Amino acid sequence: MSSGDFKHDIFAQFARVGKALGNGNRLEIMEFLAQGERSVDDLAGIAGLTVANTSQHLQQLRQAGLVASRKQGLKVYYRLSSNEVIDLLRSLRGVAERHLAEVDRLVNSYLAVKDNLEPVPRAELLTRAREGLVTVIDVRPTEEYAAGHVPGAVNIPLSELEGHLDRFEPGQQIVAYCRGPYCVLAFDAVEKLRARGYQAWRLEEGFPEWQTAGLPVERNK
Amino acid sequence: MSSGDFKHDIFAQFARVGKALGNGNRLEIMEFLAQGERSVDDLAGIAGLTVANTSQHLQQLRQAGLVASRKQGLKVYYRLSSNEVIDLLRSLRGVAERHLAEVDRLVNSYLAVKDNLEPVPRAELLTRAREGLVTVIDVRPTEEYAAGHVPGAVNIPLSELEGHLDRFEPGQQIVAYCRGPYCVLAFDAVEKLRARGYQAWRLEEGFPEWQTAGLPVERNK
DNA sequence: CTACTATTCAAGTATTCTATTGAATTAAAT
DNA sequence: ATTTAATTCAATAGAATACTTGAATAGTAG
Repeated sequence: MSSGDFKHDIFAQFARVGKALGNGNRLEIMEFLAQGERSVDDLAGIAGLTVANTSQHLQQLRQAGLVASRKQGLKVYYRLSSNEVIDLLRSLRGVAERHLAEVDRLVNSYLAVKDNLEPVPRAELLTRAREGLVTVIDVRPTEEYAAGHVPGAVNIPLSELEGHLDRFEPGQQIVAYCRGPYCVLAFDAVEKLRARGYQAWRLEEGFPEWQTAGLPVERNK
Repeated sequence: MSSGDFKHDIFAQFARVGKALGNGNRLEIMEFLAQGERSVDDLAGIAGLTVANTSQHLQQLRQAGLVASRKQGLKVYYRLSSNEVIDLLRSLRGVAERHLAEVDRLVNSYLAVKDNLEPVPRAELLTRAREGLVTVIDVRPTEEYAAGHVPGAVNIPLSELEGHLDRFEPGQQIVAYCRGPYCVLAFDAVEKLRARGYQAWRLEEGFPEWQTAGLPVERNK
């Protein structure tokens, strides 16, 4: 057997994983799976796809070794097959961010006030939170918060933010986070809070990255 | 702009990078570019593709931000656009290695057979190197060597091996290593060296395994 | 057993991708 | 100016992919 055959075959295997990464809907699905298990139905709703289509995407991801599933009752729950997959997705984002001007353009145009939205690095958040300087809010839905969150963070889903503004002192410093660097929940929260006169920032990246960085995680009992 | 549009667009951008990773020939091309700049013609020869086809693949890679190029005289030299790309490729390999049974099967059935030519176990290499019995060469690109290598190993990237054959005494014992069990650099080096009459072997596995086995590592200052 | 739900499978269509071919650029050499 | 070499562009056929639709399967509840 020649080394040419071997190389051809082995690169074809690696390309299976690459192919699975080559579709925006699949990447979005994995973004949600980075937060924990989801049923096919959940994912279809979140991603705005039909259930059959979502199921097909999930099977492609499984064949590429990116996700795994378990069946419980009527539902099939999918998850990322390991934390290595989160690293892979982060690398992909990193390269895209660094080398694709189009990504910058999109991020800048979505939030014209990007300069003011300077994200807070993870390390800095830990320090500032310990000193009691900031309030950390988790703007993801309650179920996601319950499955794991930054220690000390208060859960205020974006949809309920307006109704909970009285929890904050005027001028208070607030840091919001959600699912990841391109999760728009925290962006929107920061915008709303600033419109009300609070000092608000977005945590660099989101909870999945926080977790895989080995930082402490708190769970609801 | 709605946040749905934003998400759709941003994931579509990430998918551009994923798509570029979804072809074995492109991955093979990038593997060679990891060793340094190459012209289109070189790459076509190495990958066994036509020049026109190789050029098209390279343009896809460039549009995905994975490679960059410079023109000098008649030739266009391509390179990986940054070290982040190497990380991305490593992650991809890692996920494939860990989750795709097919990769294991290929490695075991193809490489293991050729490896009957006495691979040198790690422990044995240490002993023999201390006794001055063998010369150890690291055939990875210079940057990877600089980031960490087997103590005493000489860096001779595979691409430069032909030009450095005068460093070896006739009949000298040489052990080559590179990135891992299916990295073909060391294998090709051994083939070349044997063709020239040297006693050459491949180190069992590669540098990452050496490092994670807790064996000593040397770094450039 | 029957009805119901969640998911998967299978088939069809429009779209995109791969690799080939030959022509068109671009830069250097004569 | 003409020739040559390296690369890119353009057109093409055949393969693969994405999404839709409707049917099939497996588990649950009444």
